[in-house]
Amino acid sequence: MTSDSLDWLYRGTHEIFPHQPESKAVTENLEARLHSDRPLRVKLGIDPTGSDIHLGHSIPIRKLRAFQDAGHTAVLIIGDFTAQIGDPSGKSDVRKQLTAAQVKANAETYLTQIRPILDFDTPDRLEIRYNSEWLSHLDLGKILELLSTMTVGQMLAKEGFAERYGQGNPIYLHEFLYPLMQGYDSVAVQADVELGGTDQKFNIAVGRDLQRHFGQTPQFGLLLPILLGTDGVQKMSKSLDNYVGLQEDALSQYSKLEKTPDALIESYFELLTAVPLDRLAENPRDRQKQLALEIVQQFHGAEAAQAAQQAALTLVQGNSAQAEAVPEFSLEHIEFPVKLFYLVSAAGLCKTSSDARRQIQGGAVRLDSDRCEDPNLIFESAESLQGKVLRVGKKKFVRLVQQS
RNA sequence: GGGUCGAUGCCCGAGUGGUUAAUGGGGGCGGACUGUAAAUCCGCUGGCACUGCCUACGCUGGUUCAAAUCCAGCUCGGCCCA
Repeated sequence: MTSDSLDWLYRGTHEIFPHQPESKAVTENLEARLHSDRPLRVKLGIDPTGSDIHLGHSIPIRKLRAFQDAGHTAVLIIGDFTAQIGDPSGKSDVRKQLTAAQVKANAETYLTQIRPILDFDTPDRLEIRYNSEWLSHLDLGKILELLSTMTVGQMLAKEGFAERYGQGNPIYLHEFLYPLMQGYDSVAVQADVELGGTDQKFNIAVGRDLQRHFGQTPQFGLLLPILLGTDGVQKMSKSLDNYVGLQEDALSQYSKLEKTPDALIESYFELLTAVPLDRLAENPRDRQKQLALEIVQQFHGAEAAQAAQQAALTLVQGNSAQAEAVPEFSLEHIEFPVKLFYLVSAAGLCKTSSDARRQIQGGAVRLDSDRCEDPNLIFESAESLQGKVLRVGKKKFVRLVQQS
């Protein structure tokens, strides 16, 4: 076993614990455990708290896939039960609780979004479990047993809690239960390894304690970095709108990724692709394109990725009329004659008609390649607009058609 | 439960009776420049099918020709006391 053959394990990995490279013991050296006689059970838990997942979430999923490809079993835990409590990790507030129905709907969309990343087909490589399966049946006795394994001091040592407590913000008791429940998941599925972001260290460690408590061999923790968003400053998240969603269309993914800040490019390659890092394009601009192409490919296939690249190129050059991937907007519900500002807002290019007026006056709006600066410009008929591309700024555009 | 301070536009934060969606910063959007980026400079940043009309300064009511600004009650939050 050479370390070269384990590139897939270490690529992008922030930390593995426990980490005793000298030890031959399967409890302390993950490499040793990897080469034991049975496939390992590798756990990744995701809480279906929203409807979209983005590239940041894909990192541990990709690592899970790497384990699958190395012959191990991916145990994907859908936290349908824990999602209703909310993980306090990295949060400065209580997370709002979701209803069972919301959670169920979210879980379904998650699975379809994850499908391109994981190996769903090879037998025995994927196990999907819902943690309500065991968590919803815990009785009070069992819960007390879990609670008795940890002290308030240990809980308060967790960064989010310490901060909130220090600032006099409330911490509800049920939040203390979250790490214990996530940890109990590891017991329930008998995990050998648990994957997670660096903010998961505490919870994964609790899993180890609980496994030990219940007589199992404790799992390893494999921590992955938290991906920075396309703004290059804060972590990728939907609420900051600096994310690239897995189910976005190819063009939209491509156009976001091709302007990834230079400082982030290498880490994006490392965490989100399998491209060898010594094979990156020289020119920074080419790198951005290479990155965008690589990633879009994973979700939409090579052909669609190429098409997106072409479309992005033509759009930028202003030849929007020639671009293929421009969404269409039907004029059938528009009453003619129509003023430009209304058309822009009706087509969804601006949120409000007032905003549309401002954008037009600011020189952001083009019809094909002509800039239009009069919001009250009147169009008499749908025929006169047929096939033209209406555009606001560089990113938003539609092709006008008479009927859909 | 008592005292006290506070609640302003996406966020922070000025304003403390009188033209005007309300200073400033951040963020966002747009324009120029560029590598489609960053940095920089400039513009915009309540709503409406808009030469005008409507809604806005926690909520409700009041005083006034006139209120984000004064008064009363309420709701929520911080701090202090119990």
